[in-house]
Amino acid sequence: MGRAPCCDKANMKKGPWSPEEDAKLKEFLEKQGTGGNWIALPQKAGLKRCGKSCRLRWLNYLRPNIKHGEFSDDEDRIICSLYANIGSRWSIIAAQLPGRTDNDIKNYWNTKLKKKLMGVINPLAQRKPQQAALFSSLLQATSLLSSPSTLLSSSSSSSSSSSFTCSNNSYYSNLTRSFADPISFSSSPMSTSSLATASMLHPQETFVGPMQNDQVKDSLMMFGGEASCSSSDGSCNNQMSHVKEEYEYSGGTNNNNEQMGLQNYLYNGVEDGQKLMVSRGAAAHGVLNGWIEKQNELWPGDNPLDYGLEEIKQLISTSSCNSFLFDENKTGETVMYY
DNA sequence: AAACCGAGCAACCGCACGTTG
DNA sequence: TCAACGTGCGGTTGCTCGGTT
Repeated sequence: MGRAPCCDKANMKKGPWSPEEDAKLKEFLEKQGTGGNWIALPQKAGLKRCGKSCRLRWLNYLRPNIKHGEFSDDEDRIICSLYANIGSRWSIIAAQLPGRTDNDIKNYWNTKLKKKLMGVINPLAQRKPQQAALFSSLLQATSLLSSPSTLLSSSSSSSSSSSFTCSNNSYYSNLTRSFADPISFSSSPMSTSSLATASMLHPQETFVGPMQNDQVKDSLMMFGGEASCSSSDGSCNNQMSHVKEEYEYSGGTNNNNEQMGLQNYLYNGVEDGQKLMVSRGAAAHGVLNGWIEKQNELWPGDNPLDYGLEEIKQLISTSSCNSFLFDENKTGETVMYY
């Protein structure tokens, strides 16, 4: 019954790998492969290591084509957008970045990228109240770290020149945790106030999104130039700023600053004249989607005429997490966000 | 020059889930 | 059918190194 014990941990070496160990492992794997059994591998290879340790060493360091060193801006954006969509599913994120390991990306996020995003928060304080409201509503509409997602896959190893396709793939079966999160949207038409999580495309690239899975539709925002609209209702408009949406939010308690930085970071990646597709809503609630276009350096929500103060207040008042943005004792020019 | 501190990163730990016998 | 096992994953730890005091 069952299998042989994994490994005798008492006799296992731990800690950093020596060059000799690396060479042994690499040589063995290149000649023999894993043989489908990592646990038995160290003994065969003459290593006093746990199989799990060997596997980790191989995957994170010795494997061919591993890319070490600085992450590019494109990689940053891909990581951000995927993190926005699926949270800390590092293995999935790593799958979109050839040569990068999940451990690498996880470390990079925790030590650098997160701080980099936090650094983008400050410029937000320069924005107008209306835009603060927009961002506030972004936050409430966004459960960045827990939302279900649209996954992107790169068709080439070069993230800067690749096209992306929305993939309705097997990853999704692993995302059940996301769906368990308590977010509900009660109404339908899309507005800039319901921007959800974000996925970014290279400006010149076309988004191809079959979105066969209703769940995949849930929570998508992307950037594109002459992008084709792949939303379920085919609507491609930039008039959402005139459509008011009411929704409920009962999302989790994510790190607001982190979300803010991420949203701001993604927003800043869009150039004038480019469009941003926004989509939110599971099939059961109706899909919310459409396009907004950045014109004259402004998003639709930037126009003071687009949002009255009461509307902004209402938007914000529905949020459970926006006190850091809006001081409702103040009005007009004195609205504070920090 | 030494002590201290923080950032970065490699590696470990423990859990969940699929597979095997 | 089910317990034992293997694998993969995300979170965490702890070591190393460079910068600062």
